[in-house]
Amino acid sequence: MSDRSRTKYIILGMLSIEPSSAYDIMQKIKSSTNYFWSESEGQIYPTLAKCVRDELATCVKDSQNNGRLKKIYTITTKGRELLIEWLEKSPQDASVRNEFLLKLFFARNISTDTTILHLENFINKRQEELQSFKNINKELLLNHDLHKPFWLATLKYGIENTKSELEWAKSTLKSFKLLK
Amino acid sequence: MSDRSRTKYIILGMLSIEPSSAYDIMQKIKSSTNYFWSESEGQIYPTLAKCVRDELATCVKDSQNNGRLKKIYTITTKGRELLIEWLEKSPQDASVRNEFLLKLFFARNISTDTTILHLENFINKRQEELQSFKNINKELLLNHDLHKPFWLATLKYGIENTKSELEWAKSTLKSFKLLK
DNA sequence: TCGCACATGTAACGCGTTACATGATTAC
DNA sequence: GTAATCATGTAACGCGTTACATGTGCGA
Repeated sequence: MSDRSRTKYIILGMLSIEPSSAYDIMQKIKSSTNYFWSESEGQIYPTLAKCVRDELATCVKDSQNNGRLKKIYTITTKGRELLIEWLEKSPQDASVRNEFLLKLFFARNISTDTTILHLENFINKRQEELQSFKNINKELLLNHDLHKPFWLATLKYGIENTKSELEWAKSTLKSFKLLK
Repeated sequence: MSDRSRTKYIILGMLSIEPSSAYDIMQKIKSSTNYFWSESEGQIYPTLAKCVRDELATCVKDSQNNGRLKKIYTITTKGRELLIEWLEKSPQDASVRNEFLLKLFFARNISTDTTILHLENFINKRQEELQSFKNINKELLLNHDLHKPFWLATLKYGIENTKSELEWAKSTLKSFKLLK
């Protein structure tokens, strides 16, 4: 596996918490890291298979799952070592592709009304997002394992960031309405 | 060209401001949109060539550039129409890959000292970034063309976001130092 | 004369998304 | 019955990065 693939690290990270299936990992990503790191199905399944080939994880078939096939993956010592090595390295800069801001940057080419509409949609989405963060926060506060301070910290990042986006969007919306 | 390629839209957007060379476009991206949309050389040159083939832009060779070869690209009516059509469509959600947050999420696996180091580096980077935003802001305030309100708005987004990241990081750093 | 900024590109590689394909169980 | 969720995967496609290759002009 190429060293560039960061998909394997989120997989190893999730497996370092507890043994899981590919489906479990996808669910966990969607419910916990999605706002700063997402993955697609078509990436998780082949990368998990590769982790097994590279002896970073092992796989057992679980048949006690109501007859449903479920493959449970467990991290190996080698996998844990590789994960730790990566975690300790200085993180790369975040890569962002924010289509909303790009469209705003070139918005001189379209009507102010359309831009206002996009801003209003943005505000609505951020408000929904903030609500879902608050729900996750409630659940997380009940959790008491050793991951808690780290999960709270990343979640707080999401909350603060979304709040800041909301304030910016509201003030920007106001200024564009005056522009008309 | 596939409709999925968003590289062509940032190119058309930059050309909608003024005719430019590939090199110019790269410089503009680096100095103005890089914090929410970046592109690499290996993407700009072939996509520009494709824009010419698809009649979204035209190209003339500039020989008045001290003997240096420089190809100046100009957006066509078709290109401008395609750009506007895209700008008006509701923007897709931003995709983010924040390695720093991902490492923090799994930081239970490493020492608190290493995490503290990563946080301190993060704070330093954000402080530098904030300073460079402020310099761009100064320049932008002197500018008086029709793009100004949009460029100020995206820049303000960057500034507010970075400020929020800084506050979060400082408070998180404090809490991890207490944890030790 | 040495290095940096200007200026153009190509090649290799594989990452990552999207769409497709399949099928069981559960809740309404 | 039927839709949603659970659960597994593959195939196609091309996007996007990284590294390479080449050369000029300018300032220290």
